[in-house]
Amino acid sequence: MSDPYHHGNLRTALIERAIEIMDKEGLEKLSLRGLARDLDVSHAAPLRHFANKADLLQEIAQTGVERLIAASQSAGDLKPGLDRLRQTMNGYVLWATENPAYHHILRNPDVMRHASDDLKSSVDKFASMQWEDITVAQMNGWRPDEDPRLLYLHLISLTAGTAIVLTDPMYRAVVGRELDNADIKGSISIFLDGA
Amino acid sequence: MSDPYHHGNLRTALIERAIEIMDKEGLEKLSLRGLARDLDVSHAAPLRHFANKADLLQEIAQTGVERLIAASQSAGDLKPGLDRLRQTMNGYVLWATENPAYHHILRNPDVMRHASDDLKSSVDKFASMQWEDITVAQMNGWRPDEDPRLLYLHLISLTAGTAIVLTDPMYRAVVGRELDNADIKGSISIFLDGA
DNA sequence: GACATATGTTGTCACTGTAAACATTATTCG
DNA sequence: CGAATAATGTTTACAGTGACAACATATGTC
Repeated sequence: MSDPYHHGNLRTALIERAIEIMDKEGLEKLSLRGLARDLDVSHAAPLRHFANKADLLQEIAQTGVERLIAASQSAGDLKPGLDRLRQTMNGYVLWATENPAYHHILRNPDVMRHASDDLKSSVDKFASMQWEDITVAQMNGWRPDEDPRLLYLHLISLTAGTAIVLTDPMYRAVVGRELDNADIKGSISIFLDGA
Repeated sequence: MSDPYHHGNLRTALIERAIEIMDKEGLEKLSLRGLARDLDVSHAAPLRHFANKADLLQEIAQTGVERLIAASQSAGDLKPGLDRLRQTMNGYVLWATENPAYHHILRNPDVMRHASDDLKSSVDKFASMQWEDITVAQMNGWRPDEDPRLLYLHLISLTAGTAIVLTDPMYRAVVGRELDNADIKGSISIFLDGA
């Protein structure tokens, strides 16, 4: 009964342990061999489930984006527009701070360089939702005279930046630690609710 | 005359080559042994100049921040306030897109984790300049009713985010490639010049 | 029950960072 | 000037890593 030859569900165990490692020690400290050790399995066992390290990361990234999309639509059936945009931005930042591993992986060059079509299209889907929100919001009177391309760049930059500032050790040191959820919403509101 | 035992200025050669590698192949592809090979020197020679890999990166980061500070003050003696803030933000993004290596290194956890006091205080100096700009700008009537902490978070997030969006492969894919300098200034102006 | 497939293991290779012991050149100081 | 010393390189070595191939065992299917 003890030490069965087959682990049982090594695949999911690898993913879970990998996320754990990344959340508490960072992506840099993640190694396939380390995972294998943690799960009491031979050093090459993980390769039966993931062709290589980037492949593992990619799979995690994929579920990360899916969770992101789900999270930013959490309220359910919001119509495209400013309200949905606000929720998406808040949801993105929240997602990033609560799942730094996902956020970090998605920004790993090695992962995105070999991104699967699935992953790419998930990312695209998320992006086009925001583009839609901007154009609809403008039709409803929000910053009607602004170039939508600039609004889009601004939006992406602000959400990505906020997530990074709250996550990245360097920026945390600069911006201080005493920021709560209301502050984040406040910062985003500066953009969404104008002057 | 050929193949002298001493390289002459291995230290600076290492730094230059490292920046070259990072700009064209990314931080991930940088290795001490690779540098040594490129410079026709034994694999352990770099360790005479840098205690370890993070040490090399850190030194590059240090000069990176110094260049950043110099670049964002390029116009010379602007007084604190909105104008200087605008220049700092534009300067930061420009610096990041022109020297992706510096920008990337500064955000490497291994570098900042063991950051020297020099590096930390350079970063602090840059941050406090921006804080000063915000408070002065508010005294001069810019977004006077806003919480300065939120403005600061917003500012840092927007600049960091813009730099990342323009640099990071994943975001580049989302936001498209046809963005020029005017677009960047335009996006920043959305924040600085209100609704 | 035999066979095919999925999953693990062992052994190996090339690469990396880092350290220690040694070699050569530069510098300093009597 | 010349010897001691510091600075800089080299060689050798070790442990950790991703990846591959050959092999072993379990699982599932006809």
